[in-house]
Parts: sequence; structure tokens; C-alpha cells
Amino acid sequence: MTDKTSNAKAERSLNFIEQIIENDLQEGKNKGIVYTRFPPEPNGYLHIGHAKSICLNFGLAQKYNGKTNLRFDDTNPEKEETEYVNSIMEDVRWLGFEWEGEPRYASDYFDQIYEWTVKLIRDGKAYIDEQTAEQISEQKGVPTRPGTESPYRNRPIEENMQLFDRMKNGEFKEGEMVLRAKIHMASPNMHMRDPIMYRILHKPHHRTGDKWCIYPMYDWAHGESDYIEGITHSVCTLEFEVHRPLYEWFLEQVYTPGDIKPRQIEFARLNLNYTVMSKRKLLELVNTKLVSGWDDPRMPTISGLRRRGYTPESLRNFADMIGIAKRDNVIDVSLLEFAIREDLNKKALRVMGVLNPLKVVLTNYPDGKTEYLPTENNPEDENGGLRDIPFSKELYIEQDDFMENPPKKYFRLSPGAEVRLKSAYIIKCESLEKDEQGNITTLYCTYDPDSKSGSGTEASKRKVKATIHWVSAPHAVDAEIRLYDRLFSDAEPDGHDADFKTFLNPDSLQIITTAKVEPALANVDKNVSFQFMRLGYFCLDKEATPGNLVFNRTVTLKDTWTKLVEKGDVN
RNA sequence: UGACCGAUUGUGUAACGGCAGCACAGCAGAUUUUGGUUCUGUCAGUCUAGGUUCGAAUCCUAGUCGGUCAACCA
Repeated sequence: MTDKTSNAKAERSLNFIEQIIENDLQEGKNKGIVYTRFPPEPNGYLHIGHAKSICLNFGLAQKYNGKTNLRFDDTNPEKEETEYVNSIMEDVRWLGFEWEGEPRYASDYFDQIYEWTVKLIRDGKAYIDEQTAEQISEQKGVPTRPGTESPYRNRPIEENMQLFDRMKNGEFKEGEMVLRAKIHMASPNMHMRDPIMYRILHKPHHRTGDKWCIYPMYDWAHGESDYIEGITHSVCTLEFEVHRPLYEWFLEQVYTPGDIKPRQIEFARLNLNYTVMSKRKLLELVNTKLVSGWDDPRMPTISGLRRRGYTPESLRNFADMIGIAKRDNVIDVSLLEFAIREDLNKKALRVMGVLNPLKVVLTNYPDGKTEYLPTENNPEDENGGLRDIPFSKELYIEQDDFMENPPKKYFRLSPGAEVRLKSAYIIKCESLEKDEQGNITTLYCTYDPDSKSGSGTEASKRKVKATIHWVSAPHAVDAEIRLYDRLFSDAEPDGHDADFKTFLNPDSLQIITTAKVEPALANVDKNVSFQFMRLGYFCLDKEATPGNLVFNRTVTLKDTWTKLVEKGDVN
């Protein structure tokens, strides 16, 4: 590091992986190359925990002038599908990263791995075991007790060769035999107790089809794939820490001095409260139709967050804020919400929409008149410009913005009180109308013609206690709005004895069909975020059509009023 | 009761033997034509016990607590 960089103000401290990399670089390891990889198994959709890993791996390469491969860890044809491959590529790209060259597949290396396997057998370092899974498991012992050796452990090399060849040729049934590495049955590390290298699986593979009926296990494929690709830093999550000695043992068997030597580094996976983060559980939610799919906006999947309205920038910033370390962590969802609000606050066009409309008639406004009033597109953006919104005698305001008997700290509309309509006029509530059930149906108000926003008059500068949003009734457009809350009502749904699904939040989806939005929203693109003033950030759902607007609420605005109400601190 | 890993405010994360900092959350206030944004202030932390040292969150020892490992999954 040069003096210039180290003197740069507010230099970010390095996380422990960056420190390792900088040490490696300083020692001149691997010719100064930094090459990482993101290695998902294509057996499910990516979630925000993967986003952390993606940002880490690609970010490391960007920072140190290196490259990153996308590699599908597809050594188990039973669970892996092309659908997942495609969604994973889409998600990585959407997050803003581009991998080096073509996507790689562990299955691309099956031939090479097979060759290495033959070499290991020849060297007497692997043997065919004919025992059942149960017997092997039994012999493996337990972490506190050493294992015992298989009766087949010292089978002659030639016999191993022949058997393995016949295994490959499909002469045996699934489970009939496996190939094991001959390491150390008494190792305190379970993974070193003669781990299985190959098993028989008469299943077609999504890439290699029927070519193979034997497939290498993770441990005897992952490090070797890293080696083949010239990966320098193989970053994975903590649960693989105990695999590292095996990773290194296998690597040693195939390594040629002078080559790049990959190194496995483990970090703590992301946990988020009020959700679950395992592919198995997410799949269960999908299969049991408790959510509408992998991209249900309540899911912590990347596709779900995308559909919900999260931006790639917000997710990258989030990944940045949570940091990288080795201790177990549970991130508060409020940090994720902060990340999206922070991003959308800068970018989102301000618009007005009313979720639960309450009709307002301005008794002193001319019948049939329409005014077009200029309003800021985004006060946070100097170059955001203005647009005109229609105003007329009949309006809708939010039901929540009127109270017949308001508490002391309620600043909005009530009988006899005044509020400003955003970018329009100050109005005063004169009377109201109710139906037989006592529901308020219409508010009759007067407006102050001199109070027009931006007119510069004394009346326009009057301070009233609140400004509320509204839409012009004859101009408004109908919309369906989907409000989302956390999927689970328990902070740690999978941290109990009870099934995690019992903690699902019954109110995680609320569909509003009565909404009225300003006419400009009738023709907007998907993948664009809006701030519905005072309500939150929204975007068009993928199910929306030109005649049928459907908006997802990405996140509410910070809401100190609701907080006051909940505390009972409004009088 | 084995091996490995970890432990810093409510939640995350820095400090690499020399003033425990930052972000989120919380609280209080200012500004505000969004009860938003912005700004200011504030609360709150080194798991325990020993040791090394002029000096320990940091190094050593022991303990405590938490996590991981016993799929022909990854």
C-alpha cells in the first residue's frame, strides 16, 4: 500500500479476508493474482444470504484487480435443475456483477476428476467399499469416539481399479458400493475418516445427461474445481471450516508445484430476524403454497426482494454495512429497511395515492373546474423538475387523515380544523356526512383560494399543522395495492422446537383494492420505484397490466406517528 | 464427555500492545408544504478469573457461554 492511499482520509478498515488477501499479496503468493468464485448449487433460488456472498466474492476481485467465476456446484443430479441455473444467473447479473467468461460447472470437470481418482486408486489412497451406508456410518464412529476400519480398506489396488471401472460402467446398483479415500479412521475430524469420494447414482444429470452414473462428492470436487479454475481464495461459510483439512488433503493429491494454490477461507453466513434463510425451508414454503412462489415479495430471496422493489444498490449497501466476520450474527431487518429507504429516498419520484379513500367536497370551489398544479418530482433531487397534477372540487384523502374526535397530538383534519393539501390549498373541514352504520362518507370543506402553493401570497405562507396527500376524484385511477409485513411474527422462527411454519405472520400480506392514485401512474414502467407521499415506497408488480394497476409496497416511510399511537402517547 | 471456531453497547462491525470508534435501532430537540428527508444532542459495550507488560479488547493460561462436525447433500 502506498503512502498516498494510507494517508487518504477516513480509510475503511479491512475485514479479515481482505487482511488475508493483502498478506498473501505482500508475500507474493500466487503471482499476485486474486481470483474468487461464487459456487451455488443449482437446487433453489438465491436468497439475501447469497447476496452477501456474491458481494463479498465479486467485491474482493474488484478491489484487488482480480476476477470472479460463477460456478455451479452440480455434483448431485438428484436435486439440481436448469430452472435454478437460470434464476441464479439472472440474480447475480441483476445485483450488478458479471462473472469472468462463461459460467462454469463442476460437471465440466468430471473427466479430470475421474482421472485424478484413478491416480489416487493406483497410489493406494482410495478403495472401493461394499458396505451399506448404515455400516459405513456405524464404522465412522462419533466425534468423541474414533472410527474403525472397513474390512475392504486394504483391498488390492488392482481389484480397486477393476471395481471402480465396473462402477463407472454402470454394472452396480445405487448404494452397492462407493469409493472412499484412505485417510485416517481415528482422526478427531469426522471428515477425515475415509470420506466417500464417489457414489453410484443412476440419474440423468442436467448437463452431462446419461454420461455418468458415478458422481463425485462435494469434498472431492469443490477444491479440485477451484484448482482447475485457478481460484486463489475460496471463500465459503463457517460450516465448511471442519472440511478444510480434507480440502487441503485432496488438493495435495493433485497439486503440481508452481500452480496457483487455492485457499479456503470461511466467514459467518447472514442471518436475518423475522425470516428463515435455509433453501430447504424456503422450498417448503413454496411447495406448501404458503407463499406464491420463490419470488413472493415476502420471501428473503433475491427474486422476492427484487419483486418487492428492493434495488441492487440497496442490497449491495446492505452487504457492505453488515460487514464480514466469523462470529455468528443475526441482522435486524431494520437495517435492510434502512438500506432501501436510503436508496429510494434519493431516487424515487414522489407521487400521490390514497389507499383508503374518503371523499372531500370543496363547497366553495367552482363546479367542473380543473386546475393543474405544479409539484416537485423529488425534493431530494435538485434536477428532479416539476410535474402538473390535476385538482378539482371533489377529492379523495386518506381515511386516516381525518378524525372526528382527534387526540391532542393529532395534526391532521378534523371538524373545524385546517390542513394543507400538498402542493395545493389549505382546506378547512366544515361538516361531514355519515351512512346508516355511522361511517363517514363525505367531508364538506372550504378551501382558501389565496393559499395556493407557491403563489407567494401571505395566505400561501401560512403555517398549518399538517400537510396531507390527496387525489382529484374525477381524475384518479383505480389501483390494487399489496401491503407486506414480515413473513414471520417471531424473530427467530427456526429457533424453537415447534415447526417454523407455526410462526408465520397471518397479516404478512394485505391487499387493498380500493386505492385511488394520481393519473400519471396509469402509464409507468415496471422496475421503477415511487414514493407515495407519506405512505412509503411502491413499485408495479409483475402481475400488473395496463388496465389493472397492481402496486407492491416495498417499505413504509419511517413512521413516528404510528409509533406515538402505539405507545399511547398521543394525548 | 472429542476436534475446530467464536465471544466488544439492543443489533451489527472497527480498534492489530497506547484515548473503545462507526452504522442501525432507541430517546430528546431543531428544520420541514411528506409526522418523510436533513441536522444536533443523547443512552449504551470489551464473557469471567488469573498472568505477561509502564500500559491489555488485543498476548498467555484456565474457565464460562455459544456455534459447527457423526448424508452415498452442498
